Amino acid sequence: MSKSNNVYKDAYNRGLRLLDETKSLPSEPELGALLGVSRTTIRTILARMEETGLIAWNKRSKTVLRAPRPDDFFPEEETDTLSQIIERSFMRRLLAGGAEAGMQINELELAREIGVGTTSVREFLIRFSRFGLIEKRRNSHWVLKGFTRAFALELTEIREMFELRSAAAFAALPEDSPVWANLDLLEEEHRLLAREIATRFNEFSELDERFHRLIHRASHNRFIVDFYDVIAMIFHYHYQWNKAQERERNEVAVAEHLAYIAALKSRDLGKVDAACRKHLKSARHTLLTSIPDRAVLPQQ
Amino acid sequence: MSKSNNVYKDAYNRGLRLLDETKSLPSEPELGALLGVSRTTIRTILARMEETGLIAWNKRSKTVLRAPRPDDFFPEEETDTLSQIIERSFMRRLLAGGAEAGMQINELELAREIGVGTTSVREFLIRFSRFGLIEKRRNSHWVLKGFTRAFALELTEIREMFELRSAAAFAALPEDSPVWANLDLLEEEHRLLAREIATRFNEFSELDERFHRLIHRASHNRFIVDFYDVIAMIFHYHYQWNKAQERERNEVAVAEHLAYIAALKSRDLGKVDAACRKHLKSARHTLLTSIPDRAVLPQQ
DNA sequence: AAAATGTTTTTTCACGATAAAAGACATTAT
DNA sequence: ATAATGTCTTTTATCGTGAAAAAACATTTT
Repeated sequence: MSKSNNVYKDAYNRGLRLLDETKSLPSEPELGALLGVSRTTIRTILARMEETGLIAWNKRSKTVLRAPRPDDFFPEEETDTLSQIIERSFMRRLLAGGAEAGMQINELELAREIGVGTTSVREFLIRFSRFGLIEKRRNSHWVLKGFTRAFALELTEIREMFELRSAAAFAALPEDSPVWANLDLLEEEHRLLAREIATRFNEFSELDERFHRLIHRASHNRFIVDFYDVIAMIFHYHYQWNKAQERERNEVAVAEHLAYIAALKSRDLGKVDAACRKHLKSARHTLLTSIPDRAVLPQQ
Repeated sequence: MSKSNNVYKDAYNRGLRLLDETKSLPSEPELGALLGVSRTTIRTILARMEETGLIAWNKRSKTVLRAPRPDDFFPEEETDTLSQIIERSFMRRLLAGGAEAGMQINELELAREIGVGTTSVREFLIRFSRFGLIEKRRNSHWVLKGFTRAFALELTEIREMFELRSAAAFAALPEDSPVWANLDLLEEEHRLLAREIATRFNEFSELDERFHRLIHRASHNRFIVDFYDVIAMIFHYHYQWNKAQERERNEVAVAEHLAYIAALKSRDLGKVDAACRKHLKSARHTLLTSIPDRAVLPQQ
């Protein structure tokens, strides 16, 4: 098995949802653009849709014959990227405890355990190394630095530096910049969420990421924008394992975001700075409280 | 050819230099620690030294029989890591012009051109991507973002943010911290270099890196420390292709460093900030003047 | 018994090979 | 003649494999 066809399966599943909406599908290039895959993959998808009697396909005509049934979809787990699979396994191990700082990481063992080739694990570890949680010893193993309090503090230090700067840049953006419309939309989504927070509180993390990414983009600095990947990754897993007072925390965060948005709209740099600081402070606090306060090994 | 033995060859060459100094070599573990390789490699080295009549080897006794001749050494180019080879080739292409922003990077083509496997090229590109010069399109090619003025400005923006913070942290370090001794040593080296700048100006870049790394380490933040890798990489190649007024530039930089060091020693945060800003400003200027002022593609 | 040497096992690094996916080129339909 | 479809080529993603290097274990020496 040299390469899984998850790209095809995922695009196929997304393609099935299109069938509900129309009586016939658009051209192959158009479908490709819609689903974000090449024509080659589109044709494989169409071939299967024809085979399973979902559509009648003859050259340009792609007539929908029936609505997709649940069993037409490929199982969710078959649509994941290998690197997603590896990341999840790796993070599970990391957060499952027993992952002490200083521990060695064994590529071969990881690969065997996850059931993938070593190359994929190696590539994952190289990509993952920029998050600052692991480090390579040349010609030898990787070392786990540990998800420690020190890590969280270093991470938030940079985050605060970057976001304060980005927020200031954002507020200074000209009236006619399209970001203001984006901000208005996000504000509306925040208001909606605030109203239904009791039931939809778990939708916050996705909104949170979109909001902060919009702000960081105002910095027009690739290093700042890219650094948000580190934050997003950490918070993604953080949200998964720290469910304590999730509703309350998110409710507070939504309110802080709204204040932050209002400050941005006021273009008053003092207000922006204050609102940003306030929100980042509580974000840091939330993160820190979720970290087991184990002994922190001194970094060498 | 599945793996070159460059680790062995490099360690062997370094091992030869030890022969000049003593009449007999230390134990295998000791040699391993000295050369930074495993015992396995040490034994391979000793075996060859015995074979070529450099030493007589019998268990613990490793008597030096003769001094190494130039032809005992492995050729320099055989001691390079694969990733070093790839990096050099890649940077040569990048700087040789014709590397316009937006250009596609082809793994297979690169691998063929350099004469290595695709895996190594892929891994290099993944590692290299954190420098912000290339970007991956999922399931497709890499895109060159270009060594543009925008890149240099984004890089220096972060550098300045990080270094100002690190310098302040440095100045606030307690009297008994070992970094002050390190700083004294570096100061001495700067003075020596300043005195002989006419002939030794090309030794500055190495000193420059050590000095700035010492300062960045005071931040105690892995993201700041790691970011210096980006700066070091860029300046490394920058020094290689921009030889205009090298002597003058380095002379100025040494003077600025000495002022910067004096400011740090004064522990006066205002002075530190001023000296740091002054130096960073001229470093940025030097970098910017060396970049061809081509049209800068807007980053999407 | 501590530290070295000798031997064996495991892991990392790098390659070539192969299926999936993208991309390029040729042909046909509007 | 433009845009789609049909076909062929190239590139990417991933694996298994094997040599280099590290690491672990066993034995000997001081």
